[in-house]
Amino acid sequence: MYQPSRLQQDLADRIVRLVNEDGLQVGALLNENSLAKRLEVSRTPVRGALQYLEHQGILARRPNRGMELVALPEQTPAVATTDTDEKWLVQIARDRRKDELPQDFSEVEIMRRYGLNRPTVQRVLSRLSDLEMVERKPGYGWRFVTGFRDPAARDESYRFRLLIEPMGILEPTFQLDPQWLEEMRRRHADTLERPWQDTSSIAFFEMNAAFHEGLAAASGNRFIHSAIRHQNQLRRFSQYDWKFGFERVVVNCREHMEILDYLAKGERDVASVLLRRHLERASQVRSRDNPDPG
Amino acid sequence: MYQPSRLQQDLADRIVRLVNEDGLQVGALLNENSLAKRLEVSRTPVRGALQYLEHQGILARRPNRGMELVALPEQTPAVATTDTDEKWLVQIARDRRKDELPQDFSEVEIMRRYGLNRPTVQRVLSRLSDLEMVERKPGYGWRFVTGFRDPAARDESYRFRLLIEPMGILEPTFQLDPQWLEEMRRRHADTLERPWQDTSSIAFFEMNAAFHEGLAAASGNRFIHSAIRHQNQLRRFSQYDWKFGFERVVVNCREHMEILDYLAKGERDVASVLLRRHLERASQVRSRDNPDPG
DNA sequence: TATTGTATTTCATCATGAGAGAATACAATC
DNA sequence: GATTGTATTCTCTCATGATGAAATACAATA
Repeated sequence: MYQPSRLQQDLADRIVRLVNEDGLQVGALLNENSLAKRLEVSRTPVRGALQYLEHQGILARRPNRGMELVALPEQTPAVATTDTDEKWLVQIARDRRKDELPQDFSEVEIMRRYGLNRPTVQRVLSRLSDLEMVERKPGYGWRFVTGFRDPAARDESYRFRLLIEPMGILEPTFQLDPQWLEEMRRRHADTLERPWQDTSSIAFFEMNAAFHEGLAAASGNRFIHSAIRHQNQLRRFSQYDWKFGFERVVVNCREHMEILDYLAKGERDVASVLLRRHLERASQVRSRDNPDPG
Repeated sequence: MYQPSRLQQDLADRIVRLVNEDGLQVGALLNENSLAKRLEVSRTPVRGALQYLEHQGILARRPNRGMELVALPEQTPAVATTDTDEKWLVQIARDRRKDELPQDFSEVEIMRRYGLNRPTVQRVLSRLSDLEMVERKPGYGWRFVTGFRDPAARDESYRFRLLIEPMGILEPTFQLDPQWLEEMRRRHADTLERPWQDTSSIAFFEMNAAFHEGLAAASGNRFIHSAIRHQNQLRRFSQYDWKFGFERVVVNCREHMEILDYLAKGERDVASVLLRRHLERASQVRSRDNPDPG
């Protein structure tokens, strides 16, 4: 079967989004050149993406005239991370937590164990070492940083976020995108309404992460934003497996929504205080089943 | 001539340090096994390092008994960074600032321009992208992040540090190593006494960086420490070339030493306020010749 | 028995080349 | 003249093998 490259799939998704945003109707012709320019790539992968959409019956080729929109595509749901390495980061962190990986290890061990090629392993290890989860041994080999999974790290993480997140809201450059705010409210409301399943924990985590990262981004300070992204990435490793009780989910969403309400009213000082309280409270929840929401 | 590997050189340095710390005297025998264990490597590179020290006339081989210390080695001065990639990071950042590199570029361009092999370029670009200085374009190629060198980034950096550094001193886990404190005082005093040359700016920067990083490390919070290391690394790129007037150096050192004095007395609250003031003041110094001390 | 000496195995890096696919240039068509 | 169609060039990723060096095992020696 026909298989588009990763880039082409990404572009196809983005083209669908553009079609929706531009409000194009059936019968419209898509222009390769302008798409290529908007997407910041050359025409070649755009052609591939269009061909892919043609396979899906969304577009039809009009020889020498371009691609015609023959069906309105539905928005693909929140884009699953297109980053295949990410999966291995999570996997390796999990296996280490379960003590299935030794503290010291070599690249080839990882290659063999997970069936990866060397470049992939090197990329993954390099990212893990940026996160200070692993480090090179002086000679050959790598080792997991001692204490990357101890409880102290958790406390330090919360204390770090307590310094940054509430203050980020008070930055003079703070500016919140109203669209983002509405989207966030909707996602939180959805979470509260939908029947809760234990398997939702990844989605719940990602919503949480998006909430905190969005606020950090709105601060207008790239370093605040970057620090919170970093924290989210670390938390992602330890939390994907966790199960949250629904009660905790409810409390969490309510607190988030309250903060969003005050931000909508422009009362940033209140929002900042509530965010601080929210983090403090989350840092204290530690029962085995609800180890770390927030 | 005989050329030890990088690891062997490192180990030789560390062995010299151990000899000094242990207070070994001429005639002592060095044990390969225990050295290997202390240095966390196998015996092989330790042998290489010992051989290297033998070449320097510090050790002498006693067949089947080991290496005997025949001369007390002098401590090597503050170890120059053993990281060869680092040099290229700085170089590339500088060339971009001078507009000698285009915003968009490919790996091969870098390989050709600097005469590097591909793995090196990939490592360097990967590190630059962790620092959010460059990013991959969607198709082939890389580009410098717009605004990585604009003045806004500088302001954001100071505001970020203002959130973190003064609070770090107040963390309940804060604990300062008295040895570090003395060492810092000495370095600052030295800087004030020595005749000032424009070429000292790298040494001055590194002393500054060590000061701020040391305080962050003392906070006992790994994320605070890591964030400040990150900031130092970014600042390193833009500041290695800068010339500081001596007046600014004097003010800077005095402010640092005052902070150290209060920390020595255990008055962390005062130190924290002074540090905040110090950062605020530094963020306002912007004349062309003193663009960014602090 | 502990330590050094020696040999073997394993590891990671780099060089090289092939292949997939993106960028680019030019021809064809409306 | 603008846009699509087609061919060519360039870039990056991956697989493979060679090399240098670290890890490991075992022998020799005090």
